[in-house]
Amino acid sequence: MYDFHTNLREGIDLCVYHCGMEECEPGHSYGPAVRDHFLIHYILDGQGKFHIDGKVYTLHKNQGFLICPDIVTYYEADRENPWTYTWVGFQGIKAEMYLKYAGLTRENPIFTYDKGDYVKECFSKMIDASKLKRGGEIRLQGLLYLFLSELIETADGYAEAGEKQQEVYIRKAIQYIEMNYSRDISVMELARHIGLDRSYLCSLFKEYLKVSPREYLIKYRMDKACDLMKNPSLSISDVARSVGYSDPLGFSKMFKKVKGCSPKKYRRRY
DNA sequence: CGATGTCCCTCTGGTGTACC
DNA sequence: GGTACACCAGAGGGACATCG
Repeated sequence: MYDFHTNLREGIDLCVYHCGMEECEPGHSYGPAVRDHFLIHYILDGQGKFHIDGKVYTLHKNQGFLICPDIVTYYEADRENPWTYTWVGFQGIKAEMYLKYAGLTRENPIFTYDKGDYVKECFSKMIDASKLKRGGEIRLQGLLYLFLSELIETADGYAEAGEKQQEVYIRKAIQYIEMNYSRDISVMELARHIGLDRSYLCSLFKEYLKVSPREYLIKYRMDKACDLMKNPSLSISDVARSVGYSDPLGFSKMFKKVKGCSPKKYRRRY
């Protein structure tokens, strides 16, 4: 049922893989190649070309492009005025949905952000955070949220005006889970809260998030549990209760299933 | 206190169908 | 097309015992 065997980060809402900046040499290129995660480039200066699905976009300062997983792309710096860009590679359950809110898809992979230095500073802080010895991963995650929220905010009203009713249901469901994961909530209760049939809500989750509501809830709880376990003053029972499991046994069973090791071993390891 | 195993009832996901 | 409802197989999880 779960497929988190290769990388514990796969099921997380959003997770930064790598970030950086490059002043490209004239004609510097990458590809044609595919990525296994989402990758956004934001151009700070100069220009270049981005090839995807047979289309070629000529892009310049304050523009950016999205590369989706498993899609062949090619990009090349201009020979006269090569671009300098920053990039961030990320993955996660919510990545596709947030990108969609920002109006970014495989079909529409280009954006323009010329409302100041906010995005540029996000990237700069991400690069700094990636050098931190402790807490860098958390800060990177926070900065990625800030970056994406800014893209969504400035996405020409796409997010609210263009949001489909089904996406509203999903958003409400996720909000409900995030605010109630510490209680013993069920999918039935979740569906009732939104005013939808349980089966229909399930099919929407599968369609938009590729996981069932239950899987999403469990994954969310286990990620929270991982965070809580970093606090040595909390027992496994305390952590279990804090994420909605009245029975530590049930929590341990599920934790092992999702994370691949028992809570005790996880705590020792991290 | 936490891990492991077993039993058994409840809940969930998925599917087909019907309604608007 | 979007949504609700009924149904069923299988997974989830609570209760209990045992062990380290």
